[in-house]
Amino acid sequence: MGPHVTDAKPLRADARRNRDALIAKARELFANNCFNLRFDDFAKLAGVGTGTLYRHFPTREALAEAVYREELAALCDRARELHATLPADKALESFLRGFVTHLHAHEGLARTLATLMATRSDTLAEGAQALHQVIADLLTSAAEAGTIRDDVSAGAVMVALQGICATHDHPSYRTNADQVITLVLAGLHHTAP
Amino acid sequence: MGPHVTDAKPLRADARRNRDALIAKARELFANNCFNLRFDDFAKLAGVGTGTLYRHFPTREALAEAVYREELAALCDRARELHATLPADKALESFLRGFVTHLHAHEGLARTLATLMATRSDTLAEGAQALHQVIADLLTSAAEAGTIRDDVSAGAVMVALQGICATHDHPSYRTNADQVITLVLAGLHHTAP
DNA sequence: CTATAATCGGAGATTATCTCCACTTTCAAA
DNA sequence: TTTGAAAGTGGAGATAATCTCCGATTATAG
Repeated sequence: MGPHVTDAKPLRADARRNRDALIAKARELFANNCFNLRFDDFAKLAGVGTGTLYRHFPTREALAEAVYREELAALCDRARELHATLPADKALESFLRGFVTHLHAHEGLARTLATLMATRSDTLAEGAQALHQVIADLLTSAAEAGTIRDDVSAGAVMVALQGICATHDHPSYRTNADQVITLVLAGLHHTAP
Repeated sequence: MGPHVTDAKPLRADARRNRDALIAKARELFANNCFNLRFDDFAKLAGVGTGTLYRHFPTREALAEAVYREELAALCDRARELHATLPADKALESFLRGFVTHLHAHEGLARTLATLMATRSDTLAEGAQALHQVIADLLTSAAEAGTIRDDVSAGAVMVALQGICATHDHPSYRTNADQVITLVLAGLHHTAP
């Protein structure tokens, strides 16, 4: 398996303290819809120097990913849980519906995912890859069970999710998102000609 | 009907000359994949002053929209043409397939559309609205003909298109995009329960 | 209690965006 | 033709955001 969080050599005490402070402050700010804050100001508000911020998080996206890493991991866990307790096609439906609902309530996550999915910097997009993986597993199981077609890859579903994330702030986000999921699910059940 | 291009009071000769020079140069640069050029430099390269650039196009997106306005209008025309000559569901399929192919060959348009669709500044997104409209018409016709379900709005299809535009630079863009379209079309044919 | 390696912090260099207004050009009326 | 007012120009420099550098500071192994 690839590198994991737990692989990293332990940070020095002060480094870890600063890193945590940055993430905590960023999470708090994101929760208050402060996304376009000057990057330097994250540092000021978290009580660390600019250099420290840039050392820990070279880009805005890196910070965002750190903030939402747990939340994203939780989503993926839920997918695996559903996968273990339901027929794969039902698990997929339940997961995707829950995904839309969750995003609806967590704007920061939606923004972050939209960026991460678009990012082609493999390291940063670790979160997006995890999501891709659980969806791929669900699709494979369901296809093997014969409940959905087998000629559609997880990437296609990710494109739809990308669209959903990117349109998070539209007035009709919820309606549109639900309908896209409906189309994708119906399309998956419609076995190929 | 709302305001149209032809409504605008005619520009003074020098103003029109500068505006055209800006669009021409921008189109040329976009065609060469120069998207992240300093905004000021568009002006220099087009041989006009910074102020002139900002007066004509207050934002990068406004410039991009002007550059791709015709191309987008052509896409919409094609949709109406198909609508007039084919059963609505076939026209929709043909249009969406063609859309993916066209984007595949026109990165600048893909980038522009991704931005325009995300933009909630109604004036700028005129192009996106036009696209929305032709899709809505196709969906309505097909639904009336009973060839697709009638409980899905154009917004849902736009979300999928948004995802497609946003993932334009993925290595597997083409495969994914084709598959999403397949899912959407299959989903549309699968009448609601 | 060092020695030293890791980390900090923030001044300021760098880069990008956008505004302002003295000057130039157009054009319609005289 | 002039010609005056309105429309438009251009680019220096104000504003703003990003990111780097390195002397000072702090943690930790021995």
